[in-house]
Amino acid sequence: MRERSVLKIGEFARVAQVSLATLRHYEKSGLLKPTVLGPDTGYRYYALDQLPRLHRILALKDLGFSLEQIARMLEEDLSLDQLRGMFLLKQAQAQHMIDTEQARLTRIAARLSQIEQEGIMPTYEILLKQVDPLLVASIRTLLPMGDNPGKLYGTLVAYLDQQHVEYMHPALLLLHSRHEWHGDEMAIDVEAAVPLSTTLSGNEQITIRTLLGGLMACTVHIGNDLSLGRAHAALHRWIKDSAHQIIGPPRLVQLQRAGQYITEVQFPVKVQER
Amino acid sequence: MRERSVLKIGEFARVAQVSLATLRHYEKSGLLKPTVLGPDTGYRYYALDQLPRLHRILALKDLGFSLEQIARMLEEDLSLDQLRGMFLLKQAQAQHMIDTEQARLTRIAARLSQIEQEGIMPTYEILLKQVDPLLVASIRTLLPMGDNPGKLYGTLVAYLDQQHVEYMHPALLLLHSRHEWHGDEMAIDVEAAVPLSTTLSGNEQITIRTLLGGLMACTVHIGNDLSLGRAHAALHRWIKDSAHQIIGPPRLVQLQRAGQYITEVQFPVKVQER
DNA sequence: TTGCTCCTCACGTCACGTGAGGTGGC
DNA sequence: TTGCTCCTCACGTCACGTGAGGTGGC
Repeated sequence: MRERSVLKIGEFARVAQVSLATLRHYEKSGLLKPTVLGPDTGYRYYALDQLPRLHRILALKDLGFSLEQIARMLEEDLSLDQLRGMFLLKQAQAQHMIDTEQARLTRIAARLSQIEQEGIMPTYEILLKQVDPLLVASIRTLLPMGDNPGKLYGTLVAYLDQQHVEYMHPALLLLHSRHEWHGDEMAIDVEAAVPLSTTLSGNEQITIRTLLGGLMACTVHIGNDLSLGRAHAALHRWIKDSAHQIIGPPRLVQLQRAGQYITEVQFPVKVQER
Repeated sequence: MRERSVLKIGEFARVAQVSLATLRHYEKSGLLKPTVLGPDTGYRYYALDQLPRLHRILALKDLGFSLEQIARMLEEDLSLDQLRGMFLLKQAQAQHMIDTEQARLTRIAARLSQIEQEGIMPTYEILLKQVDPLLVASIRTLLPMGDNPGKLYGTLVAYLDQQHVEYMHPALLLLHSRHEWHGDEMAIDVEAAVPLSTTLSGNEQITIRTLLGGLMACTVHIGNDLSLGRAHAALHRWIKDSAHQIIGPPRLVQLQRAGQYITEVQFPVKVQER
């Protein structure tokens, strides 16, 4: 006959308000072993005085610890410092989760208002990404409106070929100004750049320099340069809505120029301080 | 020879800043198929104009949608209402996550201050749990200090046996007052209760009634009644620290009285409004 | 004998990460 | 020929939930 003070797994599960699967799982994880194992049946029998341990497990899980961490906290007796450390860490993690979710919430709200206004998913997806510093050869000039920057790349490539230096894809165009009047012409201050794998020296026209890396708000535009303004505008709006700051000249990354034009528009930004 | 406008998976992964595994996974999930599959090699080739779709996938994932939901949003063209619904739901979920994490943070802080003060993990684990309403037979009386409530259960059980009514474990003791002076004696207003599976009628001494269910702050105490006060005190402190309100008489649930005494102390509480 | 409870696998979850073992392209 | 890139399984993650198929106890 069974001892009075021992419960079958189902009974123990009921008083403790947990599932059978949970109790079996905790046994397998070494967190809570039944006091008695039925010798031939394999039945698990729990004593009521195991409740406090189970409750401690549940409470720690509720605070966000993994079962493995809980096992360590229950087995080894930790020093006060170690214990404090684990809780401080958890606290920081929970705070980080809150910050992350709060940021997500902001983005969802922004997207929602965009959907309400446009009645559809926005045309341009804007992503924040980290961009590495980049060694380039570049030419900076005032380009009259309507002129094509293509010849700048021609000059760059000719020079690099002549120097037997390898260059890489994709080429970039940095927009140092918006359209401006210069004399009687509308012009724009641009810098055409070609990435390099090794350094070399420039000349009076061509500069060798490293473009800064950093956080960029990016979107990809498909189509000719005339419609590029829409991607620009979408990025501007997004940056304003998400309270970021533009901290450098926009870049047009020429991902593809054969067939259809594909351009990634990048705005260097920083997250707004408050 | 490969078309110029098509990239191997590694190249595409680099410009898109995602891993190869991610791209393969998105193909298997039907989210983003390569435009070309190498006929005999099985190589995946992506076109640059797939970038916007990939970016949309990443952006939606970043907002918290599952890949399955994203697939639906990209395939079916949803009505404005459906779209709005999905985003509103996500918004609510994100808010809920924040609230949950905020509550967790509060509990972590409470535990941390407890650890600082006691220099160790607290002796009593307090859990909030939902308790069901319970049909009981009970006797309420002023019990003089030092008297044992055991005889009350004796009376109850005798009556139930005589009525051939089944009763269940565990018995409860409700504490309707703290210690009070009554005449020249210290006494306490208690109610001993035994759970029933079927109803019956009481008599002038014994009441049949349903104990309210609800949220309880609970802890398990092992040991005799003299040390029960410590569990009581721990619960009180916890309830105050976590800004809950006690909304009914504490209950002592007699989980075990053979061998060592095991008692669950329950305080009916509600979460403090603000 | 019939329910009820218990047992042990084994698989699924979610969005990939990480090898193992093998093959194509310059 | 040698790296480099790519391929396809297959398994792991975390804390269980959910059967399937089978057995013990009143």
